[in-house]
Amino acid sequence: MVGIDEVARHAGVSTATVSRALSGKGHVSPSTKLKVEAAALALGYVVSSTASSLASGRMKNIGVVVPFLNRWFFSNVVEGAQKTLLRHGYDLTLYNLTGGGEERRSVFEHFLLRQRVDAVIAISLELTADEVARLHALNKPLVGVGGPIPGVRTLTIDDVGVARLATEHLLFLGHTRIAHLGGNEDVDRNFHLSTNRRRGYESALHAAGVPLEPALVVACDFTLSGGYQAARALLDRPADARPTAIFAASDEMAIGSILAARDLGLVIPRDLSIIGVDDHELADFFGLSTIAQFPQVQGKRAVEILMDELHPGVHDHAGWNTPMPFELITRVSTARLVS
Amino acid sequence: MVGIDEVARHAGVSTATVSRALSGKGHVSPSTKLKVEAAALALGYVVSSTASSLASGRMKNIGVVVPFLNRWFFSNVVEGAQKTLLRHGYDLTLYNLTGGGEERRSVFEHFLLRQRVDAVIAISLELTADEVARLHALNKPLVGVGGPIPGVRTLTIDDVGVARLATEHLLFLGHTRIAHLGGNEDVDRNFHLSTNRRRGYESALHAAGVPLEPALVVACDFTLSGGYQAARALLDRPADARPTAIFAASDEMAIGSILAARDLGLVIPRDLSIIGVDDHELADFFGLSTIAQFPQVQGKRAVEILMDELHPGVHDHAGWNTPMPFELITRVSTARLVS
DNA sequence: TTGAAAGCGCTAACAA
DNA sequence: TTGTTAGCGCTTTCAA
Repeated sequence: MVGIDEVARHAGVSTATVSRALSGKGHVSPSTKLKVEAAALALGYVVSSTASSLASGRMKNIGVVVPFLNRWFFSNVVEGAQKTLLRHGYDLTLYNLTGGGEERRSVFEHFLLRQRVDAVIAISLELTADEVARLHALNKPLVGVGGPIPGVRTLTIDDVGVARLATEHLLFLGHTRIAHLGGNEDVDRNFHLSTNRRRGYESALHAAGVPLEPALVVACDFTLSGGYQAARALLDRPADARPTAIFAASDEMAIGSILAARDLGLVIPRDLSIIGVDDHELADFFGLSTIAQFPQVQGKRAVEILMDELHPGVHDHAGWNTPMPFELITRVSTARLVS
Repeated sequence: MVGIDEVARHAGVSTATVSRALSGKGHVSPSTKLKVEAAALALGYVVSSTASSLASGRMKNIGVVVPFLNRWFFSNVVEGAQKTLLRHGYDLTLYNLTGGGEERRSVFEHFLLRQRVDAVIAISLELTADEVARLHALNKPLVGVGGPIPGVRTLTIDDVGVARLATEHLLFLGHTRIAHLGGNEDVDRNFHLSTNRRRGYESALHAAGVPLEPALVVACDFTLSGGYQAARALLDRPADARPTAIFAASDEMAIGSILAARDLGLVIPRDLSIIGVDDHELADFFGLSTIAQFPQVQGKRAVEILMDELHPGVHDHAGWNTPMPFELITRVSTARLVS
């Protein structure tokens, strides 16, 4: 293991100068900087991150806390965050907070707090006030993605707006019997996501003067299977008692609906228009119209915010406070109502 | 930040004893151990991982290198590894090696080698001989998951065996016109996975005395869409020219085949049996028979191997050299051939 | 079984 | 702009 003093000797300078030259902090003359870099390269020197961290207090490491990894949204946020961190010279340490209670406390105590991370990104995870307070006390920046954490800056799309946009798209196409598949309040621990999307749906209907039909609002799992079952029940009735369109709160549910409609002999979009939310990778295959959100961008943005906080005035991610983007993507699952 | 000396004072012992008591290494009398633990708890002491690492040379951190994260297999392996590492008191640092060339070198130089990890798990990633050699030179244990890396212990299911089992299942049901959807050699950079599965298919046919029909072996993307297109082309012909069964090398492809068959008006399993590989989360919904593999178990096993190597004789994961398990799961997509 | 003390390899005052 | 030097907080010989 070649150390800093070896490089210093090789370059004919002090270790301090090597440190400054290689880290970019502090003033070093261009010529010595070159010498040092050459020496480091020649010797194959790389700083010991532990020694550096111990001396400086910086870990160059961000903790990312997720409830799951094997879901479209989470893995994409993580991927976006990882790529961005790499560019900033940071590592990403992953913590799975699937289990509750003890496991969760353990993660907090022995990992996050063990000075292993400079900051934390919490993805769709409701941190307790205590957990937030402890991070705060340790002066660890924290940013949430995918759902509001009380008292913490959180990146999320405007769920109400997303739902309104989707519903407006259907209204615009002439639909008025529009069903909504979403979570119920019970399942709404995911940050009122489902509640907000239902609200957006209701608000769009209301604005259009379309009366809300409670029977057309169905709670179900946010999965393909959940969407299938809900849609199947909703659609298995005579044409005049059926909705002409469905707004599903996620693409997976929407795809489930498509499959249910097919099984009932309905043709999309002739007999039924369907729109989802996400722009999941399967959406394209199924020709699903959807409101795209961009989880990789959300992960990236979260990192940029933290970098701003960790290195004030260095990176200029001006406007990071902008809301997260979303966008209507029309494919072939929605069409003008003919009647 | 409460440090070790504060705990030492509180417990009336030396810092050395605190270190020993808390780490479990070295002999400490039960009574002092209790005292120390009480003091640490009372003060809310947690070791500084950097100081500990610098002094001991151990990072308590494993690097996991993946090509993607948003794919069923990868995210599940990572999740399995993470949970297991947590239990061993280790962190998991995630490296995405999506990009090639420069980005890849950068990861290796500045992250993996910067003494940040004690060992590396490479998931379905072909490391170059040079990369392997450098890790070896640094004495970093390395284990692969999901595909053989030359000269490195790698956990993987027996792809030939898996394919043979799937094919035998179809043969057992009386099928002889069995098509195979898999990768072609071009796409076979994923460790001959597709080649091996094709070989298993061929070997099962051969053993059953069923002649191989090259026209029934179709190369395609390992995706739902790839499977759909391939199956569509394969099935769009008169019944007597059609295969009666398909063995797809992945569940996603198999599900694509199911959808293609449906679109062509075929009824599964009456007109066509389909079997996949993986036991992907969607397999159940589609009633897909499959050969299940267990990526979480593979991640877990990889960690156990590394722990054995890092702490010889401490953990007894006897038999970690056993092959990775797989298992036939019959659902409703396969049935006896009636003719 | 315990304590004293010498590092681990680097960074950041401070001084020159 | 560069060098000197005192830590960063812990682990681990070595000695008792």
